[in-house]
Amino acid sequence: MAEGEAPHILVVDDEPSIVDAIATTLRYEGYRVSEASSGQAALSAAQDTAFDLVVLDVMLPDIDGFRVTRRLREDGIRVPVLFLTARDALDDKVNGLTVGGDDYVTKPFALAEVVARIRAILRRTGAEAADQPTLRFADLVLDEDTHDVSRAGQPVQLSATEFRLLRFFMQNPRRVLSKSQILDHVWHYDFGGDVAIVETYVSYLRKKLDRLGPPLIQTVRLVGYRLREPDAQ
Amino acid sequence: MAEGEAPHILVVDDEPSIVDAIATTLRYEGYRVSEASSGQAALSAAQDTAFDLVVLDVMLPDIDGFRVTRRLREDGIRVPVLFLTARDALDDKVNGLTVGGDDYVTKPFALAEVVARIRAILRRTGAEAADQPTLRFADLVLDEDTHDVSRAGQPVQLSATEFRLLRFFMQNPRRVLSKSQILDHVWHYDFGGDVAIVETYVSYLRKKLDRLGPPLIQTVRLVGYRLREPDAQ
DNA sequence: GTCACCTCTCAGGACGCTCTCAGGTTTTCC
DNA sequence: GGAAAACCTGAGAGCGTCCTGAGAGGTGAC
Repeated sequence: MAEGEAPHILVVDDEPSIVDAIATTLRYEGYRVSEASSGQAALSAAQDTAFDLVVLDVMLPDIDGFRVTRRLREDGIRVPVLFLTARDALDDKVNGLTVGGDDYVTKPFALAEVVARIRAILRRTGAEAADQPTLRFADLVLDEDTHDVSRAGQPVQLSATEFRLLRFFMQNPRRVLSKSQILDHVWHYDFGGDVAIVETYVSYLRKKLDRLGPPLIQTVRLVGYRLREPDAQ
Repeated sequence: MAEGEAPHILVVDDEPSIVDAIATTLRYEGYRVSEASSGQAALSAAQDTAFDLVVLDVMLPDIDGFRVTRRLREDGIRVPVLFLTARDALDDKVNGLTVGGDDYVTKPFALAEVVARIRAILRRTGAEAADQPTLRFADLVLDEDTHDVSRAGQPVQLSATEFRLLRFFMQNPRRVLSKSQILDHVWHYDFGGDVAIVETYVSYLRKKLDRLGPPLIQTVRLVGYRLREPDAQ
């Protein structure tokens, strides 16, 4: 990657809506993004351009994701890969691949999860400025690598969804986040339910966090929620 | 967007009155505006011209807003979109609207809300001079991202409507705003009540703001209200 | 298979917000 | 000075939003 330039990512999936969602999110996050909708197209693109990372669907109509990866490696291209795979297709094949610096997320995924994994990979490969894996806000600490969360030094046990939600809040401290915004980033893309689920999970988070100090998540009625310093009125 | 030129916005809705209201407001705000009344027309327009933003109704008679967006993205046109959607359609599993730089407002909306969202998007994409998300007037500070309002350093708690009203005042400092003007911008367009509601809300604002300093909202009898420096007679 | 945990739905209840209304105050005009 | 109009503001009804507990269903661990 050229010095000072944003990492360049190739997104590959045969479903346009998925490519679109990921690509749009990544561009918004400041990455340069290219798209492909088949294994063949992915191969050509990756042979032409030196990407910093490839987001690669395992199930592609022509050449599956593993084959694409193997061919790239045969050509000496060692770009790290984030695989997208169906939950039930989870087998040793995928697990084995995470050893080499690659990673995977299962469909349907939450966009926040994809972004987090990409960040982690780029951090390891050095393509991204080594910004810290720990987020801090007031007396809250969240470690993206270890998934450890603590408040005022006390460890807090969170479920996967609670963790994604809190991470999203901590990535956007003080900013008011609407429930739909939260839903779009924190929940799986095919979630068909109501935004009321966000209320429920905010309630869960509050119960676990506010046991250790003053309230941190403030409701902004008719607008959304925000993370806020306790002392600020 | 050409350097120094005002951002160019495409407004798409099949209801002429809505296109008209938004377009007129945006022109008044200094934007260049084009209009379309169908998905097909929107596509052609966006393929011809490089808009900085598209305001796009989700429910269009021919091609719905999502499809329009998808097709644009397929053509490599990555213009950010502000979706207009019916409130009840929101529960109808319409998520993914806030992914990337996109956003949405629900019908019936307040024009002030549309303008605020547009500002926020253009600020993020850099199409608009990076003017701050915080509005200031005298010792008043209003932050659009965090929804924080304070006067003389003291935080002020405002309801959603009070917030929109104060924001409208602060966007038009010193200018006299008529009650109907205020009603048209700050209240939802299908509000059927009386302009007296504006008096009530100005009263609410005064009660909350003038506790912390000299009066800021001046009544201009038979004309309207204006935000005014306290020292100026 | 059993158990624990997680996700999500649902419903009751509390509370805040919006809006209306009416009585009081100020201003204008004759 | 008096009347009419404009404006201010307190009170309160109705409604919607939000919170939270309970529980069903699913999933993974053992």
